[in-house]
Parts: sequence; C-alpha cells; structure tokens
Amino acid sequence: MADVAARAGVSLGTVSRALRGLDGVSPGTRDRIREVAAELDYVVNPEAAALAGRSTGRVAVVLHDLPSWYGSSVVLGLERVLRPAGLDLLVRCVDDPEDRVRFFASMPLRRKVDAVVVVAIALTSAEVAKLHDGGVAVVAAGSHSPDVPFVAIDDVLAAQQAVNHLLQLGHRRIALLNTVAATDRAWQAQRDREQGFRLAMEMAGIPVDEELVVSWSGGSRGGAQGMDRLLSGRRLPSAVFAFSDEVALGAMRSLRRAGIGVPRQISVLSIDDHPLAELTDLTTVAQDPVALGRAAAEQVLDLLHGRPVREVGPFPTRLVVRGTTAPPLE
Amino acid sequence: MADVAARAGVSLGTVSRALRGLDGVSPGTRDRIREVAAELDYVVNPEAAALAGRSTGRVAVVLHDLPSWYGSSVVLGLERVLRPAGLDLLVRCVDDPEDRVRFFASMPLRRKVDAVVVVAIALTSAEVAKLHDGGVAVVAAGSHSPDVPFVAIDDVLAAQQAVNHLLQLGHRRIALLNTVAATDRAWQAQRDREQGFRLAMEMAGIPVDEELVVSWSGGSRGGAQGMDRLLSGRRLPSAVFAFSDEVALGAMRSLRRAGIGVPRQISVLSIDDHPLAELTDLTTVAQDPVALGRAAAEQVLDLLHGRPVREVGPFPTRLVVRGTTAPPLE
DNA sequence: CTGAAAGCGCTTACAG
DNA sequence: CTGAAAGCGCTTACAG
Repeated sequence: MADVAARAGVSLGTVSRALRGLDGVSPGTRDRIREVAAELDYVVNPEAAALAGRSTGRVAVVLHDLPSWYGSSVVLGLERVLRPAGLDLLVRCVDDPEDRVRFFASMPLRRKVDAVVVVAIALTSAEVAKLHDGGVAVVAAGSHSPDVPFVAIDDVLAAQQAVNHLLQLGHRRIALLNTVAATDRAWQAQRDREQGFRLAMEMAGIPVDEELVVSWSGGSRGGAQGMDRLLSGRRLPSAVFAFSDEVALGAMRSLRRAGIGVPRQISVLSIDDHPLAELTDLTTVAQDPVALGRAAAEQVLDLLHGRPVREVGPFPTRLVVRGTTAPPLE
Repeated sequence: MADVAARAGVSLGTVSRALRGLDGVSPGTRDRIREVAAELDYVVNPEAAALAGRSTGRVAVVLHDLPSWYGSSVVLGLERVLRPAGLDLLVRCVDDPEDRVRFFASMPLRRKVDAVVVVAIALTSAEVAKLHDGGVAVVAAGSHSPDVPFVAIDDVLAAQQAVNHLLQLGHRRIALLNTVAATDRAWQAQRDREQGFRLAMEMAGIPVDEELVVSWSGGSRGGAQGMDRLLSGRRLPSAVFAFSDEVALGAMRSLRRAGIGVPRQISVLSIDDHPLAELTDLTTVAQDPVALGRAAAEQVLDLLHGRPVREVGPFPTRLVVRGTTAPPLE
C-alpha cells in the first residue's frame, strides 16, 4: 500500500479510504489511486486489514453431522453466496453434546470470524450472549435460538403434509419413527415433527396409538432398529412416517428382511428428499437445504453490513409421492 | 497475550515462544505460562500472528463435490486432526473446470492459508509451482499431482478386487459402468479403475466386449442412464461393475424399472461402501475417506512443521460381499 | 478533502 | 533462558 501511496502522491490513509470507497475522498484522487493500484496489481493484505480494523473476512459454520446430505448441502449453499461476497468459510464439526458445550464455552471464535452460522443446533441464551459479546454475528439454519435470525422449514407443517398423505390414502394405524440423538438434527425438529404428526392425526379424528410412536437413535441404523421394535409390537402399523429419509431407508431394510412388502403391506414415507430417495423410490416431503444455506448466508451479509436482516418465512416443503406409499390392505 | 504475560510475570516474547513450544524456554516457565493461558481461555489472534510471522493457522480444502459422501467424509477426517493441532479448516468448492482454473490462476490463497489440501483434483505443475511460490504447502487426497505428497487408495487394485469377485462367481460378460465428468472424482480414478477392470479380465483370459464399456456422467443419474444404454445393447451383461456406489444405485434403479432381477439376472457391484450400500444390500469394495482425510492432515502437519512427510502407501480397500452379486444364470 | 500518528496483537532478530 | 524493541500492513480517530 505504501507503494501505491508514494506513486499516487498521497498518504496511506487516503489510499485506504479510496480503495474501500469511503466518503471523504474527492472523486479525482480516488480514481487516480485506484488506477495506480490496478497498475501495481495491488491487493490489501487481509491479515493487516483485519488486525487494524475489526472484520476478519471469515464466517464459521458449526454443525454436527458433516458427512451427511443435510449438513453438507447447507455448507454448499453458504459457500455459494459467501464466497462471491469475499468471505471465506470455515467449518467446525461438533461431535457430541460435550464437545459442543466445550466449544461454545471457550469462545475460540472471537476475532477468528465475523459471524457464525449454526446448523441444526439450538444455542442457549448464554451461548448467544457470549458470541455477541465477542462481536460475532450469529445466524441459525434449521433451528432456533434466542435473539438469533434463522432460516428453517416448518417442521410441524412438513410432518402434517406427510401424515395427511397417508390419511388420504386411507391409513389409520400410522406409526411415527422418530429420532432422539443429538447427532441427528436438533431436538427441535424432532419435537416439531412429532407435533405435526399428532396434529394431523387429531384433525382426522384418529387417536394415536402410543405403541406406534417410537424414538430411536438417528441415521439408517437407528431406523432399522426402530422398525424392528415396531415389528415386534402386538399389531403392525399399516404405514410408517419416519423422521428422515435415512431413517426411512433403514426401516425399509428391516421390512425387507422381515419379508414385509412395501408398500403392499406397509407404506413408508419421510422428510428430506435425499438424492437416494429418488433412487429407492421413496415417497417423501422434500426440503432444499442448499437454499437454506444460501438464505442463511444472506442474513449473515445483512448482519455484517449493518443492514436490517431480511426476515424469511419458513422454507417451503412439498410432498413427493413415489412408490413406497399406497392404500392400506383390505 | 499481554494479560497472560502480566499474570505469568514474563515478557510477551516469552509467552509467544512458550505457547508455540519453541526452544529456548525453560520447561518450568513454559508450563506456568500455558497454565495461565488456559485459565484465561486465551487464544492467539490469528491475524496478528499472521501479520507478524508468516503462518495463518489455517488450511484450505478444495473439492468439487461437497454434498457427497466422499468429499464430506474427507473433510471430516481433515477436521478431526487439524483442529486438535490448532488449525482451522477453510472450505472452497470449485464447481466446474473453468471455476477451478480461475481459482488456481488468481492465487487468492496466498497469505490466507498455510496449506491447501486438494481432494480428487489433479493439479498441473504450473498450479503447484504457483502455490509453492506463494509459500503455500500442498497435499493431495484421492489424486496425484507433480511434487505433491498424496494419500489415495490403489484404484487399479480396487477395481481388480471387484472384478475378480465377479470372475470367481463365474461371470464372463462383465460390463464396466464408468464415469467421465469432472464432477465425479478426478479423471485419474476413472482411468485407473478402467485399467484395473481390463487387467482383471486379461488375467482371466477373457476378452473385453467394448460394447459393455460405458462411460457416462457421474452420480446416480448418470448411473441410471448408463445402465439404460447397456440395456439397449444387443446382448446383456451378466454383471456390472460400476465406478461408485452412487452410480451402482442409479444402475439398480434402471434395472428395477426394466424388470430385471438383481442379482438373479444381473449382478451389480461397485467401489466405496457408502452408508447406503449396506442399506441397499449392495456388494462393494470398501474404502475409508475419513481415514484418507486424517492421513492427508498428518501430511499437512509434517509439511508445516518442516518435518519429512510420512510416505503412506495406498490406502487399503476390501471387498464387502452383500446381496447384489451371485453366480450368473444357467 | 487530506495527512500524520497511534495502534491493532502478535513474532523475531538482537541483546543480555 | 529471557526481555526490550522494532516491525508486520493496514485502519481510524484526530487535526488541519
């Protein structure tokens, strides 16, 4: 920058202001400075700028399930809008609840990033306060935290869309295959989807058989085990609404092994529209986590530029009927 | 850092040296300083460190397929060893070939990161030279580049393992469902797997029917289309070796739609052991991309610490026999 | 509108 | 083994 200043015959401060387009530089000098800078192929040193100013040009994304379709899609969406905006993306996986507590307790984010996006993680007020005190902007994707802008689908609605489809097909004995672990989305999604399930049943005037409500660990393995549990019950359900596509795929494996036809004997559907849902012909309620990531990134930009954050309504979800749902037998 | 120095009763320089484990600090003072730092939840400001010294405390991972099992698993592996080492991980997705050229041409990595890990991307000598000139260390995972340490499986061998399994079952009309696009691993993997396929056939003394060698775009969609192509041929194969599990799953959908039984009429197998392979009962040659990521991270640490880089042999792959392969009919 | 100067929080020769 | 000091390349009050 010193070179640029010397060559343009101005001071460092003026160059700094001109290059960033701040007010208080005459158009003439500004243009001349920019010309010289271009000529010299000059780019500001981000470390120095960050040290002197207060922004780092980086945002962190914190999630717990990286090698998963959902998490990595959100990251992709974030990257797609953050990078063109000149911001770099830093990823941090938190494995288990303890790791997560440790992470937010010892705020290593301060001065490392301008903002953090938490994916499917519900922060406590204390955690949010700590981040804000550290001057770090916070945005949530797929979960809610106090005083934090967020983007998310309406989990209650998504579950209703799923269950209503089963109801319309004529099902009455509908099982809920939910998940519990912190490794699978936030507890909020679990709670909301269960609520949507119950709401839909209630509106149809059908009492929920509590024996058909199972909460197991997440992922396909959990889905398989949860389905085994359902299969060992006194009466089988005629349809299963699973927390996610992965859970549903696990459940379908159990059904296949038990020799139960899908959808002939039992219908299965879930939420996500994972790329493999199409391959396995799974009926599901689709969501778009890449779009979610993009929207979260927009909120980050608003926050960093001091603009009012665009409030976005719940992200749309839509039923995709494929081959794993059909009217019940008899 | 000033706080830590004051509290420990030493100078800034000593704290800096102690925290980085440099020589020339007595074990006693070093431990005391570290204790105080821990107590104060102190973390060095990376900007200042980078500005004063030359390292940024960051490493970038560059890949093209983020929302994929392979890519995100490698990232997870990297994160798992880089983070404990005090390094932050920055992700950069390159979408298409042009984007990738642009990225490496305008070296925005200089002074932003200490090292870059390319995942399944083959760099040119010029690109590598540019990175090295910029003082950036380079490591490759799942691909090779000139003068760059790498970790990878032996793709030729993996393909042979797959094809040999089919040969032992008695198959002779074996199709290769390969991929071409840059969006799916590096071209190196495609070439090597095809070579492994041909090698195995040759060693079994079976001529390859070139009509059964199909290269389609990647992903499950490409697999489905490639399989359609094979199905429209004059004579069907009795077994299909697919580039990856995703491709194989796409192929299996085409087979299902065509009413062809797997493995009764056609056997299918591939490479990866994607979590969904188990769910869909897919026979495959397993690899471990998380381990690959960890190993790449170790190499990065070696490079950054000026240690000789540990050469690691090809990562092991192993055949996992499941339900999609069986002896040929009749 | 522009400049001179302090300072961001570290690292690194250089002394001792 | 440890300290005092210069300096990394910027930004930002503060003057003018």
